[in-house]
Amino acid sequence: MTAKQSIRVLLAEDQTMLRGALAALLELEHDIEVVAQAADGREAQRLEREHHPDIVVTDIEMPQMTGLEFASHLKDSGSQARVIILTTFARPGYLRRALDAGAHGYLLKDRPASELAEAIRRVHSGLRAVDPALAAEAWAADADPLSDRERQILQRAGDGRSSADIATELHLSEGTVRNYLSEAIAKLGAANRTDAARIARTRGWL
Amino acid sequence: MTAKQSIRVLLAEDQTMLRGALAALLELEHDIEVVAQAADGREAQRLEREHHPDIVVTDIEMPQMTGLEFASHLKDSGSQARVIILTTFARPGYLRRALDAGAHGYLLKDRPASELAEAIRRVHSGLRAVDPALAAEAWAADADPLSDRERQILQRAGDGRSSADIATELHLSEGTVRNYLSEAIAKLGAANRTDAARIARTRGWL
DNA sequence: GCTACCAGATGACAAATGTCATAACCGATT
DNA sequence: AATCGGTTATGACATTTGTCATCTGGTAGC
Repeated sequence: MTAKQSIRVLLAEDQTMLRGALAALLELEHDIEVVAQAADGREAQRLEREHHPDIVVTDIEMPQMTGLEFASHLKDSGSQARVIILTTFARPGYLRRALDAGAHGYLLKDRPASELAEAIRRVHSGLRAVDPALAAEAWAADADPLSDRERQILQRAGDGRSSADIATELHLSEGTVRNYLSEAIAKLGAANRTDAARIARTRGWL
Repeated sequence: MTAKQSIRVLLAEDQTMLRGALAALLELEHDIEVVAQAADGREAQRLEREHHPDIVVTDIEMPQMTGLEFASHLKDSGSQARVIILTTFARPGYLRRALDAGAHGYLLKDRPASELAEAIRRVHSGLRAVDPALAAEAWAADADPLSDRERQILQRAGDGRSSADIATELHLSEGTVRNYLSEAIAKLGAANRTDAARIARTRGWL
């Protein structure tokens, strides 16, 4: 029997009520301790450096920085923390990017709350915790054809920003922005930038 | 046994993890008892008739039947249950419709979990529980400025369809479609059609 | 009747968007 | 050394989008 050491968890989720409820629930587990809670990606990054948790549980769609970017930065920084992605979206593209970003778990918010504690224990013991149905679907799905730049620009275009506007923000020429959008439209078989953004979103590439 | 009678609650929310976590959290309150849980509107309706709860806590966007429709039917059926709407969306249009449907509470998922128990007690004691910031916004909020045609066309434009495409579908000339879009863009203070669609969506006008 | 106000259309124009060819630079792979 | 993919840039061009003034036919109100 090992000494009773709690698993130290950082919880990053922008919806306050869900975050609070999950934290309270995890605290009921005697072998799990929620050491910090973050409402956005940047705060999560700061708190990880401060608390050095064993496990990070993070949503994908958050303000400031997505959970996927956060996971990616964590990997690059050589952090010990293992990441579990917790999201609404059963999009194969998200799962693939999550695994590329070094995530050890991928759990859907559609699953029972009890599975979260279970996944935390699995990942802490060195195993993976990926939704089996989703893993199968991800195998059949085609890969994300977009480069980082294309994705970054398509995101902004999908929000209704003009080419000139995006160019200024990213310190690019307007022509370059148009080139990237033209490429993305062609790759996705879309009719225009708005259509391309819509397609990319439904596939989990944005 | 204490003299106090528990408040009997029905919880309707389609996201399993949030539903489970909230139920667990409410069970910790000694004066609240979750007597049933529903994953969609129709199930909620069935369980309400079966358990006769004091309070119904319901999401808006659910399969089968929305929380607003559910609340409306409850009112018509002469049920004793009082309704608290629990939703992600701070859309004035939703709040207004919720109050029209006879809801006694309107709470955002962005608020701390502790407020839910508090709201349940308030509503059970005959008071209302409406997010104050949202109530103010709803009062100040201007009405939907879009005509039916404008909304119809803006919907399609927001999905990435071209003016010519939309014109064909609606049996209009392309110029007319562009005129309507121009009007909508001006009314919403948007930069272009995509921006206009985004704005209209966030306001609940689309 | 007259009037006002729709929805829809037209034409003209400016601005934004999409396409394509071409070219330079860089780092990684072969 | 040669090649490839990703990034950035420019210029030219066609198409689409956004704006505005103006026109028509219908319908509802006085």
